[in-house]
Amino acid sequence: MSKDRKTLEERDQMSDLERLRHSTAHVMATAILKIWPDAQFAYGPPIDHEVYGFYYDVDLKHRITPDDFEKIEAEMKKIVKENQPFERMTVSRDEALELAKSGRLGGLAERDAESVFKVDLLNDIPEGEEISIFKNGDFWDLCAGPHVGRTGNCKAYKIQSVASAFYKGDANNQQLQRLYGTAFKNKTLLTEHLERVEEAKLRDHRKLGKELELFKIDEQVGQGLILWLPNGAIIRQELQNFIGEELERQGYSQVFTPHIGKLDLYRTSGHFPYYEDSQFVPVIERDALNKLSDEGCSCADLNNALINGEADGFLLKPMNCPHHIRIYDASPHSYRDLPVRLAEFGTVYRWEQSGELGGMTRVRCFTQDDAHLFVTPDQLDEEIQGCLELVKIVLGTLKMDDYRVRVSLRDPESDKYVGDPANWDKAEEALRKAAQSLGKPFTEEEGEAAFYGPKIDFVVKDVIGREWQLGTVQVDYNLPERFDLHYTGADNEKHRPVMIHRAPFGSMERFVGVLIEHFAGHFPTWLSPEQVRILPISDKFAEYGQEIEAKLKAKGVRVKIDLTSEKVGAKIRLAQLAKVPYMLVAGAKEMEAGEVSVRHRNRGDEGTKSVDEFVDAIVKEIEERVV
RNA sequence: GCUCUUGUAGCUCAGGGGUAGAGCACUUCCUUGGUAAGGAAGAGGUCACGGGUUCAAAUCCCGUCAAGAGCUCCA
Repeated sequence: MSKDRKTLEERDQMSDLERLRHSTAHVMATAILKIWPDAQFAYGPPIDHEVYGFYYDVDLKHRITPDDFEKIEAEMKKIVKENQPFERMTVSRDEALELAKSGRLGGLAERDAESVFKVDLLNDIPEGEEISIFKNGDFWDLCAGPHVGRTGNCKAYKIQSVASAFYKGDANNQQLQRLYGTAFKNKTLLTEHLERVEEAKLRDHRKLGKELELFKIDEQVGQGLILWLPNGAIIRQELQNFIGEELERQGYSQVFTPHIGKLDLYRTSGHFPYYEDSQFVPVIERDALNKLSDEGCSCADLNNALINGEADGFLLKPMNCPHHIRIYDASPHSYRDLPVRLAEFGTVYRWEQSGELGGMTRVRCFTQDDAHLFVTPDQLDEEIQGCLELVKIVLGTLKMDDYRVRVSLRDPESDKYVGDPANWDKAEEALRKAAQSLGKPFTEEEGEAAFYGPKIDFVVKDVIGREWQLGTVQVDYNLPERFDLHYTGADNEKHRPVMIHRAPFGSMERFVGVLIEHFAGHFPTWLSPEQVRILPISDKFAEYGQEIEAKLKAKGVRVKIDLTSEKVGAKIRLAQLAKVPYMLVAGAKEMEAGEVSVRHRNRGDEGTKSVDEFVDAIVKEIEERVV
């Protein structure tokens, strides 16, 4: 995501709310300066975010903590009350530079230290563009605006959090304190927003994952390594079964491959040593290790030996493609065999930075619902369509329509992309065409492609506004080249197949994480770990309850019976908290009539039904995967 | 990886330089009750780990590990 300054055109289009939030950022900066006059400000834009509305980056000796927020907000209140006008003033580049050097910009007065960031930012303003300064009270800031009329407009605000950010988003630059806040037209809207944010946090998959015993991350096992608990495993298995049916329909072949492969395999694919930093360190062959060790080899020597191929070893697979490619290449192919579609729930390992790990959405070991299609160039468009269809079936079945589509292209400036630019153009064009046929708006983003090819990604947001890529369809002309794959055409000549990589869920971990939040833990019946709980009124009806339990079990329904000596009220409460879709209350009335009292998790008491009627209904609901 | 914050019973958390607390969950007993908490008793923690300061550390300091927020990254 580029942190570049907004163009003039973009600034003109700033909405009223963005204007207000940006102005509030100025008010906040003014308040901070009242308290810490030596604060140095960098960027302070409004942002489009689920939680936050603006931020301002500041360099300050004092470490701002949440305890300081109240103090800052109190100062802001005074500034709002003074109702200072925001005044725009245009200056020449030299005048601006002078002001920045005297510490006046991003300050309340001239200061001993120059306004370092403002001096630097001036250099980023293109020649010929008008340079403007906005003033409110004593606060002068280098700023293109626009702003609201007066500080009095900024009366509903909240400082929300403080974190840190690299200046200009570059990890080589110094880190600044970033203060996040938001602002609205009035207090009512602000309160509503803050309540919405709090409510969203209740759906956090990490919180629900613990409460519903879906998964855990164990310190002794390791960071970013998901342990699927029995309840979570049921959900995953159901999803796998679901997509398995679709794959069968679409003519895929299931394969299984090991979790490791020789380094040479990845030298050919280009994963090693090129992406060494994001892989686990190779597993070294014992003989090779002993030999090197006898030779008194250092760690650096070993590393070099691995990289230049003098020592052999295995890599935990960072992707499944090379294994699938070797399966394709196991036998000669005629154009009549194509497309070859190889599918596997393939587990991969990636060395993600520790600071990026979190919950199920960013992990170090995950299982992709992966497949690789080997197709003739003629078949490409149709096969891409098939893959997109699959993604749509998945998202449609789960009623996840709140996603955006991204066509991820290479960055022509970057050297991380392998292969012939002409092939890249072809692949990008094919995907662009496919994306258009989706009938949904999409964005094209440079620099988001995989190193071997461009892709169409389906991106969703989590409860705190972070975006995650789920499903993906990628076109690849490069790996077939690197592995020298071919098929025999109708002309009896050898031809190069094109590869499609695709994963409708993306990864089981991330998808289930997002799914937990999507349903707020209220999984549809077919996905619910426990689908029915039978609640006998008292011991006397235990046997009757067990009869019902047996009937449901016989139909494959996941059912439990609560035989504790609690009262129904308490039993219901526990079942509600466990988010079990159906509760069956069974007492004297029901037993006599061969019925059950049905209570649904969300719909409440639904009255009595005969046992058979209920069994039929729930079996149908599960089979049809009703959401 | 970086900055900041956090780490106390299975869970949610209070406390805080003098050797540990609540609610829920758990176990046992009583209760057999009709749509979100019936009652009683009991058990459960060397306060993440390793050092240091101190007569004394769960509490203060340093380090490690882990979690959270943000940044950077994400083939």
